[in-house]
Amino acid sequence: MQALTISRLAREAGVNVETIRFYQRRGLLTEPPKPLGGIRRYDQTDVARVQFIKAAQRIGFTLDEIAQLLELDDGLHCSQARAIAEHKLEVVRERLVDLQRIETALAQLVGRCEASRGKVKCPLIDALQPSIANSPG
Amino acid sequence: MQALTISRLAREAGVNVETIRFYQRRGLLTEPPKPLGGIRRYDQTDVARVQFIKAAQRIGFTLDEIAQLLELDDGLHCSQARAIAEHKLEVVRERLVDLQRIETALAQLVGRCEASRGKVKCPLIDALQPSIANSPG
DNA sequence: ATAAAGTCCGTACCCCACTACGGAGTCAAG
DNA sequence: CTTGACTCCGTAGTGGGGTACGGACTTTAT
Repeated sequence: MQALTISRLAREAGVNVETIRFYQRRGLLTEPPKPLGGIRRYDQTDVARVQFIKAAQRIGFTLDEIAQLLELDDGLHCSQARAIAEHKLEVVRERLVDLQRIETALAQLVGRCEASRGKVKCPLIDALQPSIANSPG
Repeated sequence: MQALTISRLAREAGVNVETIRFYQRRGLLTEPPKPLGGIRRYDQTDVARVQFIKAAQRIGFTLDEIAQLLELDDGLHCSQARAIAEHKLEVVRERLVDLQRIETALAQLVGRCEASRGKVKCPLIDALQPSIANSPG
């Protein structure tokens, strides 16, 4: 348990101090107890937690959703946790599908771009259509 | 080319009218020419475009990024398009990895939760750590 | 001809996730 | 025991992505 100041915590997690404090207000991070007129100290688990928050955000979770995920991690009542987790899992899998479609479309675009210079009508927009039966134009 | 009003366009794309107008202001949609004191008309390609925007947003692209993607689709200079596409592809693949890690972690959590009721210290946070060599605690 | 519904366009407002600021307190070095 | 960097805490401001509103105009139905 190394003791980090808030600014070191922030630096190690790649955010700024204000963001740490903001997360504390939001309940995403608990403030460690303050030694009577002293300075709060943090450790590596806090760094991990902040990095988790940022990673979860990058893939599209809101702070409220992340709060839920973190509660799971904190070991809630198991049945509740499971229900939340299953719901998230569905959402995650849907996103995964979208993302894979985009990946395919982008990879194809790059490929075609290589093959045929000039006007490329790319498959990007098609890739994200919600399964409309597409008849050949 | 069916002729849709703005409100039908909005309904078919699953957004509201104000959002369409907002996208026009942002340059994500072009306003069709207005027949001299008349009403603008839209078609299915506009519906597709709006649906694309929403799908891309769900997986974490900003409107600015989406504007770039749409320019690709509109058939820009091929070399530029390719560069942008390749960059996006990298970003998408990183997100995909994060998302897959979360998926695994959530699935494991659900599984364990079934197996052992009680305090579950779940692998969620670990799943999103940026590859720190984790020694067994 | 007129009422109801819809369009057009500008401006104002809202929520989320920060980010900045400012004054008082704390700590570490000289 | 002062100086300078940092912490603490409250409150205010910012940028992204919309949403709401309101007055003038157009279209559709009767």
